[in-house]
Amino acid sequence: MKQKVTFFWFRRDLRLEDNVGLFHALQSDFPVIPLFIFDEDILENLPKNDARVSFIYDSLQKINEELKTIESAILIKKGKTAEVWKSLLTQFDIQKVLFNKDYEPYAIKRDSEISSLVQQNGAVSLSYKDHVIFEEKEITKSDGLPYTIYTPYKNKWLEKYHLSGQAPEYDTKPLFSNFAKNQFEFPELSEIGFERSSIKVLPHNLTQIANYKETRDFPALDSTSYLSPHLRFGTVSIRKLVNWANKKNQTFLSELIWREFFIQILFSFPHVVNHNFKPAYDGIEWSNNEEDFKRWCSGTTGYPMVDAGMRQLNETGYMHNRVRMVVASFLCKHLLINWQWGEAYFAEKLLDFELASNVGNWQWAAGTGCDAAPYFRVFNPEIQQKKFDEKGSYIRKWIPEFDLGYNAPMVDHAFARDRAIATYKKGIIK
DNA sequence: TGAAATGTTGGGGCG
DNA sequence: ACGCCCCAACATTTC
Repeated sequence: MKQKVTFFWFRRDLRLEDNVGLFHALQSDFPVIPLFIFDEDILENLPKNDARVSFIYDSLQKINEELKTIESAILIKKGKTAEVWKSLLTQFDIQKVLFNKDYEPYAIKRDSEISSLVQQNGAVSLSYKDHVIFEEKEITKSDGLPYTIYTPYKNKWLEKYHLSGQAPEYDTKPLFSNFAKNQFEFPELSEIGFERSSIKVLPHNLTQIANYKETRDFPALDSTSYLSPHLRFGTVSIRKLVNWANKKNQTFLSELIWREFFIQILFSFPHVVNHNFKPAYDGIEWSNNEEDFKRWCSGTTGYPMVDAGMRQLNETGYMHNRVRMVVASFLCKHLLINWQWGEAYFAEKLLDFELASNVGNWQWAAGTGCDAAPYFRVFNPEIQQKKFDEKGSYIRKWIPEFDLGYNAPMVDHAFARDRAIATYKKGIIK
């Protein structure tokens, strides 16, 4: 007779503390087996030394270490999720399966398939809101439709947040005795088919957030929080973070609301992944020159601010937010390359890659998105450098050869600006 | 979360 | 003292 169990399926919520789905799982009537699946459908497209896989692995190991202290362990599987679940459902007497909701198109489809599978096997499948304060359909216009402009969305979001006092936090610790006792073996990274990356996710740093508004635009200050990968993989709780941000800094809180804005945009308008949010921009004739794109990717455009940003990305998996705007504007407007090329490159390189924010922000920069930058807004990389890296210390950090006589710009700014505005003007469908 | 072009104002040099 | 010009500084408009 097999023991009846509840499964909690970790995905991008890799923490034991303040985890909504886990909290509920630990209150179910059965011992809880924590599970993570290295999803082959996602992993097959990644390089063997992908830094994010290393980070996921390390985060799981940390969870496992804590579980060991209560004689439990996390079950690690690798494969196609449906295959893994079919096998688990025969191997264990699973009564309940709980997980936290994921709002990306691939995940929605996957989760609905797994839920059906679980239910066909006579078990209960339950999902919870954990990644956001307010999910789709919680913040809508009075007619029930989703907001597509940030400021009214933010106002409604804040109104609702303050109405509820603050976001509830879920204390799982007192429930830890409900984890099933077991001794699952924790695999080596190589057994999952990956190698350790030299690029590392850094610990988050909230010490400078009090001055966020004043310091956020200056990449040399290194006053960034380094939170984004932790939000992506759930190694910090959004509820704790938002409650903290609300006390400390409203400008920083506003950035967290942008994250939720784009998550609900992706949910309501999933076509934004592969299409312009505004079809009026479909007629723009991109140059999409491969050689130009390579220079952008490698950080050899001859514009120091652009090149420093791309080199920071290539070497570390991070890029300062201000510089992201500069490089994105440069790709779309100076080089006339479709934002989707840039989006794909960021997706490959960024440690904090999140589909909703990546697509949302790229479309913002390209001017094709909801509440986007107008087409005639063209960043001047030299002026951005003067304004935000006056002493050139950010640039010198990532371009050591800068003082030895730097490359000439690959394209003249004034020429490229005029060309961008003319090309957009011509391409916009009225 | 822009930058350039164009317009306006006012102080100072100068005859 | 006055008018004129120049131009920097700031404001507004345009892309």
